[in-house]
Amino acid sequence: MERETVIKKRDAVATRAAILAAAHQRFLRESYDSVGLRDIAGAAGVDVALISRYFGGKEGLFREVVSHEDKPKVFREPKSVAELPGYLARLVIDDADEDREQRMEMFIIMLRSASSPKASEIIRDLVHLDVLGPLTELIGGEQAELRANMLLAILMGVGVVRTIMMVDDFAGSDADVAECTERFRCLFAAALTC
Amino acid sequence: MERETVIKKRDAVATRAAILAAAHQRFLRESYDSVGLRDIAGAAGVDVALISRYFGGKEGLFREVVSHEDKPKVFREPKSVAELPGYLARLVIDDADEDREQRMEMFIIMLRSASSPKASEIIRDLVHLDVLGPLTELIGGEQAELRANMLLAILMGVGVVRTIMMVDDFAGSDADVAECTERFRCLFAAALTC
DNA sequence: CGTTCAAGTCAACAGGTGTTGATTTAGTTT
DNA sequence: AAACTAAATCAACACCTGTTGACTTGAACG
Repeated sequence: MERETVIKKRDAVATRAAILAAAHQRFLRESYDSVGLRDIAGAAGVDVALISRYFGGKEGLFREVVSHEDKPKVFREPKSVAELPGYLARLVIDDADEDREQRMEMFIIMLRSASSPKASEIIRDLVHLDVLGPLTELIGGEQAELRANMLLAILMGVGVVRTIMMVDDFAGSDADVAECTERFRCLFAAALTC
Repeated sequence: MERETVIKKRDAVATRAAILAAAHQRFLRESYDSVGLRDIAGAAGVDVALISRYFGGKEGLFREVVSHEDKPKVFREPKSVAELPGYLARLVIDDADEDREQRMEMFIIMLRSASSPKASEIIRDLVHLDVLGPLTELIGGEQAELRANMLLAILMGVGVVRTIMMVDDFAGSDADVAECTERFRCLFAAALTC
């Protein structure tokens, strides 16, 4: 029963996954420059050299962490503009849903490293391709791009204030979760119709 | 006439200011970890050692850049909740006003380095003290803190999307500046009343 | 059983980081 | 003009970074 976890089973894809998981965890909490490869390797229980060997370097590892995540694409779920505000509100507030939690984690990782020169290009491409693109297409109309930018801004802003500024009073003590979700739904709707 | 600019006039406060200005400029464009002291010193035209000497190290320099800026405090200008949305909208859109530009720069600097462990504490303190505090006090009421957080989130989000994600389509080509300002005024108002 | 080849480890590198002490320079004071 | 003091420089320091090549280990295959 413990053979999978304790004993090292010389499996390339397994250690690759272990490195990827450890990297995800670190990049979630610090910026691209802050986290060291030796830290990641230590958390994954492997040697540092393997990272440069498997991913071609730190940059390649980061690219694979943020892009190759085989989780479902972020903005494919909502089918119409009408249900978009509600969907985004639940995405922001409801941390019970594990799937949404993972999608939000992607945003945090991107935010954390967005100011590191080497990581910023990777992130910008990803944002335009996976977020802004589908979002603009879904909204439609002549000012779709502007609307998408505003929604992304709110999304990013909440992420910043919550996880980086360490302020988590949105679904706080007295406020009900449902009430708070409604509040954000209203805010997203305002960004779309203002 | 060129004695002040070209000839080095062995002035401690002048070089201190030069270092501070150069540091401000660098921290505005990269993160705390990315920026090197030798780069700052080179831009200021002084030796690296002077930085650690005058500011007690990189951390001290950063703290002085973000806090000791003798510019007017960010959220003292608006007098009532009613004029808050308009004020914030102008703060975000109107980049002609140099004073507002400087206030927005502070936000960008804080955003850029917010994910670097050493800088994050400094920034969190500053945000709570200089932004969230006055904002909450101005809003008033039982949910003032929540409202302030939402406003800060939008503010930060726009900053992220604009300068880090390199998306600047808010006051873009076809949209008029006045029209866009009104849009953001409406959004901030929604965040306050939702 | 012995060979083979990938998986993993070790050690070292070249470059960059922030920081410190000793030293020199320039401006002011007596 | 000589002495003094603060300002600025130089050189070197440990330390840490990502990366690379040579090496060793392990397991599967003939």
